[in-house]
This record gives sequence, C-alpha cells and structure tokens, in this order.
Amino acid sequence: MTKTKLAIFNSAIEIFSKSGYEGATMDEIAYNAGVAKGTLYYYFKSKEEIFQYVIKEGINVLDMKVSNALSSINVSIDKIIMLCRVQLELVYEHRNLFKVILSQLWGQELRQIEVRGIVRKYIMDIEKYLKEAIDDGTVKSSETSFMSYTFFGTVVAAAVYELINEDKVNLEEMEKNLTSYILKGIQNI
Amino acid sequence: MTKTKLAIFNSAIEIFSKSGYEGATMDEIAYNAGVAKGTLYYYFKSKEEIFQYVIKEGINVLDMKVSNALSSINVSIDKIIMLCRVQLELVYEHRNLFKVILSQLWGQELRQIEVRGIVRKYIMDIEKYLKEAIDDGTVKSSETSFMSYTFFGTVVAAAVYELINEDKVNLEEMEKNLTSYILKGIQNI
Amino acid sequence: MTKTKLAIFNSAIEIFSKSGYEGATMDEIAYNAGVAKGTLYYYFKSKEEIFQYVIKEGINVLDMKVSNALSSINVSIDKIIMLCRVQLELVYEHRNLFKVILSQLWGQELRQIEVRGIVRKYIMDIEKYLKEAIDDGTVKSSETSFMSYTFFGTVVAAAVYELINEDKVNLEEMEKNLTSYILKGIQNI
Amino acid sequence: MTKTKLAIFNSAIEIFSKSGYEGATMDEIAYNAGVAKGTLYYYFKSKEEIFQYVIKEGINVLDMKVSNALSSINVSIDKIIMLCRVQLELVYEHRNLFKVILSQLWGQELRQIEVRGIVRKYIMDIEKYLKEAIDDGTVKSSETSFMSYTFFGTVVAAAVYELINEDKVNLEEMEKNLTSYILKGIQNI
DNA sequence: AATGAATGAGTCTTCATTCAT
DNA sequence: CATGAATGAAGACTCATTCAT
Repeated sequence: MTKTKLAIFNSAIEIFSKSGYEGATMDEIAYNAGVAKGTLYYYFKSKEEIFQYVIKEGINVLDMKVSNALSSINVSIDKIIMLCRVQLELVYEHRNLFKVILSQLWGQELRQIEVRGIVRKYIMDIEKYLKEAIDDGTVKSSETSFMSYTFFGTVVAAAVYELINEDKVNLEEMEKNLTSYILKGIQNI
Repeated sequence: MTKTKLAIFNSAIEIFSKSGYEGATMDEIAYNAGVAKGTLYYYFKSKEEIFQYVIKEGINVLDMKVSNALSSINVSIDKIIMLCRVQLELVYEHRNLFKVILSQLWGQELRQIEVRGIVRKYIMDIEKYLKEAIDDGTVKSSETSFMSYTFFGTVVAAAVYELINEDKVNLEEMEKNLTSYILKGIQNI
Repeated sequence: MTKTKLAIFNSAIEIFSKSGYEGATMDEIAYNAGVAKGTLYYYFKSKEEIFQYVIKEGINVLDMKVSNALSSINVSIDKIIMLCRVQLELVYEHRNLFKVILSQLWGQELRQIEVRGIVRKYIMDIEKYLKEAIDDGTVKSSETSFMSYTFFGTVVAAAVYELINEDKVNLEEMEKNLTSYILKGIQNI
Repeated sequence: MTKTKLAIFNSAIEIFSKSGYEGATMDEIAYNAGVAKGTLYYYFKSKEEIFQYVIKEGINVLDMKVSNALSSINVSIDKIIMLCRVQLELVYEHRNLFKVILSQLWGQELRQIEVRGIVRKYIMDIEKYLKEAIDDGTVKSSETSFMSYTFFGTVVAAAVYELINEDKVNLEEMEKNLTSYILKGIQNI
C-alpha cells in the first residue's frame, strides 16, 4: 500500500463510518484524505471498489489480530475468555470499521449481500474455537452455529453500548462483565 | 391512518429495509405503495418525515406487543424468559423494521443519532425488567445498563443469524437455545 | 410527441449536428430546448436514447417523404430522376439530420454500428427502385448493390458540397447536374 | 519521424478511426502505441495536435500517391480512369485515415472546419484533372467544382460500401463498376 | 384527495493535462 | 528521452422536491 492509497483507505473508513455507503461522497473522502478527487480514481475503479477494499483489508487485520492473540493459548476455556477480550478490544479499537460493516449488513444490494458473506466467514471462525471447547468438555454441547452468532451478537452489543454511551466506557469493567455474561449467563443460582 | 397512508407506511418499511435510508428513492416507495409520487408529499413533508414516521409507528407496535406479552406474568424470572421469547418473535415478525433500525444506528447524521436515542429508550425498558429480577434475587446483581445491552445484542444476533441463514431457521429451537444462553451462559459446570 | 419532447428532439438534432455525439452535452441540449436538464431524463433514459430517437424518428420522416414523392410516378426512369431530386432536397432540408448520421457512420461503438445498419436499410430501399428500372431496361444491368451505394455517395457529395460552399448553392442547378451525372456520367461521347 | 513518434502516429490513426476524435482517449492512444501517457506530451502539445498531425501527415501520403500514380500518364481520359482506380485503392488501403476524416467533416468545431478546408483542397486537386480533361474534350463541359465533389462522393460511397459490407468486397470488380459509373452513368442507351 | 410533469442541486466518473523524477 | 502519479474541470445522470391541475 503506497502512502497515498493508505491515506485514501483511512479517509474512506472514517467517512463510511460517519455517513454509511450511500451517504458518503467521493468529494468528502478525497478531501479528508488530502488528495484530489481524481486521485481516488487513479487508485480505485469506483466508490464500490474503495468500499470493498476497506472491508477486505479491514477484516484481514481483524483476522490476524485474533489469531495472534489466541496462538499462544492452549487451554480451550482460556481461548474462549481471550476471544471475548480480544473481540471487545477490536470493537473498541476498530470501531469505525465495525460501524461500516454493521451498517451495511442489512439490505439486498449486492454490496450488502457480500458483506454478509464476509461476516458469515468471520463468525464461522469463532465457531471453530467454540467447537474445540465443546470437544474437550469445557463448553456445553449445543448448536454451535447459533451459539457463535449469539457470541458475535454480544460483541455487537458492546459496540452499540459504546456507541450510545460514548466516552464513558470502562473497557476493563466491560471485559469482566462480558466474559461472565457469556460463560455463566445472567441467572442467579 | 387512512388506507393510503398505511400503504405508504408499508411500502416505505419494505423499501427502507431493502435499500437503507439513502438508497431508498421516493419513486420506489411511491411505486411500491401503488400511488403517485406527489401523493407521498400530500401525506408527508419529506423523505425524512416518512422515515421518522416509520420508526416511531414501528417502535410503538413493538412496545405494545412487549408489554402485552408481559402484563399477565408475575414471577420475574418468567418475565425474563418471556422477554427472550417475545423479542425473538418480534425480530422474526417485524424483521424489516429491525433491518431499518439496525442499518441506521451507526452514523453521525441527525437521523441516525435520533434512531440511537430511540433504541436507547427501548433498551432502557428492557433494563427495567432486569432490575426487577435482580431486586427479587432471581438474576445476578450486576451493572444492569451493560447487561441490558448485551441482552439486546443477543437478540440482534438472532436477527443476523436469521438474515444470513434465511429460510432455514427453526424459531422454537432458537428460543430454547437463546433462553439457555442468556440465563446460564455457555460454560459447562 | 408532446410539446416538450418535440422541443428536445429539435434541440438534440441541432446540437448533435453541430458537435457530434460525444461533443454534444446534455446541458447544451437542455438549454437549447429551453428545459431543465432533469427534463431530458424525464423523457429519455440517457443521451444514447435521445440519439437513437433522433435517428429513428428522423429516418422515418425521410422514408415517408421519399415514398410520397415517388408514389404517383409510374415510369421507372422518371422515378430515378425524381429520386435524385427528392434526395437532394432532403439533404438540403434535413441537413442537420444528415450531418448527424454521416458523422456517426464510421466507428466501432455500438451506436455507430447501429447507425450503419439503419443506413444500410435506407440504401436497400434505393436499390429497390434501381432494380425496377433495370428490369424494364431503362437502367443498365449491373451490380445493383454497389450501384445503390454510389448513388447514395453522390447524394453525400451534394451534402459535402453544400457544407463546404455553404450559402452559395443553387439547388435547381445542382439537381440538373446531379441527375445528368448519375444518368450519363461525365464522359463526352 | 522517430520510431516512437511513428508508433504514436499509427496508434492515433487506429484509435481515432475506431472512436472518433472526442471518443478517443489519450490513455488508449498511449497504450496502443506501447508508450506511457506522458510520452504523448513529450512529442505533442495536446490531443488536438496529435489529431492535426495525423490528418496532415496522412493527406500528404495520399497526395503523393495520387501524383505518383498519375505522373506517367499523358492521355487525360486515362488520367481520369487512373484517378478512379487510385482513389479507390487509397480508400481501401488507408481506410482508417478516411474514417477519421469523414467522421470529422460535419460539425462546427474549429478542428472540423479545418478538416473541411483540407478536404476542400484535396477535392480542388481532383478538379484540376477534370478541367484538363474537359479542355481537351474528353470530358463533358460542366460545372467542374460540383463535378469534382460528386467524384469525391462516389469514392466515399465506396468507403461506405466497404465499411458496411466488410470483408466481402472485390476490389477489381469495384474498380470496373466505379469507372463505368463515373464515365457513363447508369442509364441504358 | 391525488397526480405527474418539471426542476436543479448534487453525485459519480472521465480524461486531457501537468510535473517531478 | 520517457515516465506515471496526481490533478480538477467538465460531463452524464439521479432524485428529493415543487406546483399547476
């Protein structure tokens, strides 16, 4: 990625997260990147292509960070706990990327269907870790597909919480609560 | 709501859910409602106003259905269980409304900030039920604000699951899994 | 054709003849028609579609004028003579249409290939009259296909002559010369 | 002409003939010439200048080929016959140049008016030969200016014929027909 | 109560041209 | 000699909105 392309990438993520895909304008993206509008088209064929690049490159980073964080852990329940923590941190650190993805998850445009496909793959990676933990008995045997979606949803919840309550979040506290919620649920026993 | 206004309401929800706010066009909404474009402006001042009407009227329906479902239940843990069930049913039944809301949750446009305010209120209603259950000891004492967001997130998860896996969902099965997940978590004890 | 559509049609022919297809701008066409740019798109899907409408509608008029002029003539040599005259008059009267057609005859764009198809059909109509005249012996037996193209080319020559020498043309004189050229050639015997 | 300039010349003629002046892009011309876009501007000041170079250099070649072909012929009627033949061969051999010229003959842009001027001069050369033949009585006395345009038009006809009927042309046959048409016309006597 | 022709501001995209290397 | 990254003016097209009927 050249310096210019990187500037466009960063600008685009910001603008898309602020205005959504349709709401974002090439003018804004260019201005925010500090380049001329024509430059966008020197590096990308269209707005669509910028969007796809943002998503794919972004997901790559997430994937790498997740597998890095988990690679050194052997005990599967610890993996699950670390997964909670790392996902939460990613949501926090890459909140703009998450906003872009979550805003483009819902429609019937080709772009949106593709984003769903990407999220599906992302969630299937989570499922893998859950299956491991089920296999060695630390996690309840259950329908892992749905379970991984609820896991993902819980992370989204954190994004919504963070979005709605802005500045006031305490990441460590959230981590603790989230892990407890996921592992043990809410019921008092 | 006259017949024509209702037709516009239904059409708008459909189009907004398919294309998002910016992606939806007045032409499409009018055509889908079976009226002329001018008619939209006879009933609403602007696209913005149609959108707001859709959201507010939609949320009203959800609120009423939730309180109806819970009004006859006294035991607080049963209320929580029913809340799981009813939310899941609403996500399923009013999926288009949920798609509209969830797609408009993430940006910095006035409209999106307003939608977040509405969701915030909606989640605070959930919090009320959780507080009740904590008070009588059936639910663990915890940070209820965050807990209600995770609850909401889990419901969103169901929406995503349903969206990505389309047709193949089994609502009853999902209900059982969801309730177990929320109440007891995933860990084997 | 509504009044507005007609205004667009007339404007477009003028602008296309002045600037060619690519050189013409929608702004110019709209301004010249006395309507807003959006109005062009209310009546036509695209610039391309305006162009096609101009060509097809224009060719229709030519076809009708030719067959009207020839319908009342029975002697085939007189038909040929009248064909010379009427073609020349059409080139003169509809010079803008001819300019548009002749400028769009030469490339490999779909639009240009289509125009060639239309011209081909137009020339095949001429061929019909030549064949008749050959059948009754007033015109030399020859390769009629090529002959009709040369006939057409001679008409184009008149267009070029008229274009290059502007104002100074004497239509009657041209008619006489043209007919003599076509019927008897240039050689002195 | 250096090798690079020649490459640009050849590329430009090809692209202009395929897409017209406005339709041709500098990118395409550069790519087709196997050079970088900047190189075009090393050799030419602008697209306009490339175009003019193409036309002028092209017409030069035509002029030379015509005068070469006719220089050794003394009998004026033979000159006319050879003129037919050589023009037809040029149209065939340099069809791309003819397409460029013929597509740029019709508008009101400066460039197009200039092309008309060049064609005018080219036709006036033809006129010269016709005048000679009139002077010694082999060609009918007539308005030579118009006659030379019809002569040119007949050649254009061949171009159109060739363009529309592509591959299927038989050059020798065409030459015979064309010469007969020009010298003796179509009428049976 | 309802329409649909007309608008024009705003958007994406193209492309001739420049310039530092 | 030659390059190609970068530009920005200009063009096709969209669409929310208006208004006379």
